[in-house]
Amino acid sequence: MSAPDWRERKKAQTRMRLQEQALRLFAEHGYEATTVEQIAVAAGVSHMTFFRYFPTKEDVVLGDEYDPMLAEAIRARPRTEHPIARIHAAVRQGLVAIYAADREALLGRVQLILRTPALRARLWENQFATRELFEQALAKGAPSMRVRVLAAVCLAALTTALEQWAASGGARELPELIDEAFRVLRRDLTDRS
Amino acid sequence: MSAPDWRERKKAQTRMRLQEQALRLFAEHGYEATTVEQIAVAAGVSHMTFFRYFPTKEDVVLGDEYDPMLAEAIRARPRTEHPIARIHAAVRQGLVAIYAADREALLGRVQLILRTPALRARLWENQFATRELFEQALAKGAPSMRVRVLAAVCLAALTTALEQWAASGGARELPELIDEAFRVLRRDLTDRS
DNA sequence: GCTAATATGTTAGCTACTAACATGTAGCGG
DNA sequence: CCGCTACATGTTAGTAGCTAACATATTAGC
Repeated sequence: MSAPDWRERKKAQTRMRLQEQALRLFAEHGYEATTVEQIAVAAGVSHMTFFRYFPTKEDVVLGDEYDPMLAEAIRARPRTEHPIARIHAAVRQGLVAIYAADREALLGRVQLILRTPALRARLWENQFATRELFEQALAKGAPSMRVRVLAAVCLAALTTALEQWAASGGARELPELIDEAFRVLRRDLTDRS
Repeated sequence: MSAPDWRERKKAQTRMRLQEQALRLFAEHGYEATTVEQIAVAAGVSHMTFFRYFPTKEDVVLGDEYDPMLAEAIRARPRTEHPIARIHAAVRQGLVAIYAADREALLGRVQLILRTPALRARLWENQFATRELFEQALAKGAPSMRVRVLAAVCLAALTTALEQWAASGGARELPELIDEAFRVLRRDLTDRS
């Protein structure tokens, strides 16, 4: 049967090579102007191999590897907290970890995504899954209207923070922006204009 | 020079015929399973004519004809209201007008969009524009973080209401759902779990 | 060494979408 | 009525993302 160890490693290498070359070419010539064929050649494989590793061209940039970690982080927070505070803390903690390890790469990817219409569109689509994750964190079972709105609102705050971070070119710090966005939810939502 | 009246009318007719046939075919066979070629043939034109009227296949379903009316409705509200109340009232009023005139068509379109991944993705992308509209309604000039978050939050509430409406198959009434979603913003956001 | 699994390549095809050029039809000045 | 012009539409050919069918090569396990 099954998986000899070095073969898995080779696959992982091929995958990483494809992703590296893709991101390099996207940075050099832009997303639309880069063809899958070019990425495959740069990584030394055929274009079919590319699609065996990434179902679409968009997935080489997006790939939602963060959701499981977010889910875990939310579950870890005490259930006595206000639901929005729970999500805030979990998101902060999760993103700060990635941020500390890989700040520049994250910034580059977020910027590329937000400046490319096709990637932006797919990003919102992926957030569908993240929102369901928030909903389940906020309440078990079929979510009520209240839970759905709260989950959507948290996602809106998170997204806004990411956008501001990308727009500032990394001048501001992401954790601060996240705190600022969630502070608006808690404080300013019921105030006057 | 230019534009004889009947010619404009003929163009409008062709455009409408394309849209009607497209929506009919989408309803019968699904969005992905319907090809642009089929739509064009059903409307009695070639596939190039389709693209002259609609830049992409998605646009035949989406088309953001609502934003200008929303902008107008927001401006019409007194500026003494809380910004979220203003947007709430404007959205309610605007959507209720469409709703009353064309309830079934609107429901069908929203359902088609939300059940089709490619259309969902483009919908979020279009909301980029709607959000900017909300931001400008909330404050002139370069929007602050607070304004950005508030605009995103309003859009999240609106979107959630539309989703619930589509998911209920029209059993619930859209205006009620909108009120319910915005009530969560005003009331439940600062409460306990 | 033989066999079977598996990663990859080749080829062909579909669909969304674009561009270059051709055609037909209708309005208009002579 | 004729030719000119404008313009909607058609034709054809091409590109890119993506899929599927089949071929090949490398290697795992016997």
